[in-house]
Parts: sequence; structure tokens; C-alpha cells
Amino acid sequence: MAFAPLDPVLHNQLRLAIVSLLVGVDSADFNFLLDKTGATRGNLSVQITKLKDAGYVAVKKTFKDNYPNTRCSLSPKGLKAFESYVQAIKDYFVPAEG
Amino acid sequence: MAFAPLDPVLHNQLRLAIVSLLVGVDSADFNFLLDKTGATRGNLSVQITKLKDAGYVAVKKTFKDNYPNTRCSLSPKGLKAFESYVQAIKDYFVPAEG
DNA sequence: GTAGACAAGTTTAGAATATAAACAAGAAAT
DNA sequence: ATTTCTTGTTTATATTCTAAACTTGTCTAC
Repeated sequence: MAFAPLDPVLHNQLRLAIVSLLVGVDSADFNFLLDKTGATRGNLSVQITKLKDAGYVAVKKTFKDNYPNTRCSLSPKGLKAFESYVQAIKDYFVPAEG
Repeated sequence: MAFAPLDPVLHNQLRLAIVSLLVGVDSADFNFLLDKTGATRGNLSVQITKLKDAGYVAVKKTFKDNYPNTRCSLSPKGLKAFESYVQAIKDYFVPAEG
């Protein structure tokens, strides 16, 4: 195979957006991600859980102003996976050299 | 939404690989794509059909040395879609600027 | 205090997708 | 002629995605 496999956890629009947002930021909460991604709450919840299950993001649940607050941050594993994914998919962007 | 939507036709590993191979080459036949992508025949057949249905590739069926021969080439629409996809997904690669 | 709207997520049900196994139709070899 | 090979296509199943429905609790107005 001339093409590197693409991590199925990251090869999804919403999950990729979430991870992209978490790169370079210390942490982000549910509503921030909701606003920036434009996703529905249900979809966001599911995809955060998948990223957590993959070990790519850490999720910390607390309360803020009496309301539940879900805070996400990228794990080292998640960052590594993101960087690998970006490298891998770039192979697909360059026309074959013969 | 801070992120451009990703064309679902191209946001699939095999279809993206096929289109990537077709960029910069005049045409490619089934076995060439089979070899370069490492896909199964069934999967390749299905994904070529989807790309054809989307108007991204033209498919010409002939015979070569007595055997059926399926030749694929990228349409202008397919090239445009590919370039847009590449541009769009790059938004996801750059850490947010604040 | 309680009825009704609001906030923050989660669960789940149906739709859509992906993929390989099974199938088909003819060609070549034995 | 029957077995095997070549080139694909169809389809059955498993997986995945997504939004609607639900849950749990808070705040506001009466």
C-alpha cells in the first residue's frame, strides 16, 4: 500500500475538529467545543466519549456556577496521534510521482 | 462553524487514495488502482462506482487482451473537489489562533 | 413551594457507510 | 470438458454516525 492508513478515530470530521481545537489550548469545555464546532450536543457528547475511550483526550467533570461542566484536554497520546494523522494524510495530497 | 465541511465523498480513505492516484495521471485501470491502494476488488469496485456517481471520475470499460478492462480518469469536477477537500482539511491541521 | 422554562449533558434508535465474502461471466490451460 | 484464472459486481453484515428524545438538576415567577 502506497498510502499510510488513516487512524479511524481521527478520520471523522467532528472528532478531528475537537482534537484540532484542543491542540495548543490547555483545555476547553463542552460549550466552547459546541460553539466552535457547531455540532449538536448529542453528537459532541458521543465523539468526546470516543476520544476519551481512545485515550486521546482527558475529561474532567466538575461544577461551574452550580452547573455541570465538562472540561477536555488533549493527552500526549492524542497529540501524537493527531500529528501522525496529519503526516499520514498528506501522502494523499501529493500527486504520485510515477 | 470554524471548520469547513469535508466532502463526504472524498472523506474516505480508499476513495481519497483513488482520486489522489488519478491526479496527475491521464488515466489508470482497475488493476493499477488495486495494486497501488491494496484494497480488495469488491471494495475498489464499490468506491469507483461512488466516485463515478458523484461525477468525480469517468469510467471507460473496454477489453484488453481479451479481458475486461476498467479505466478511470479524474473529471474536472473531481479535480476541483479534490483541491477543495485538501484546502478544507488543512483548516483542521493548524492550531487555533486564539 | 411548585410550575414552567432553561442548562448541560447522555442515551438510543434509525439511517448511512464501509468492507469483504460470495457470486458471475468469460478466458486460458490441462 | 473441466478446472483454474482473470476481472470485475452484488450483497450481507458489521460498523459508524447523528439528531431526537431523554435525564438530571437549576433558576425564575407566581
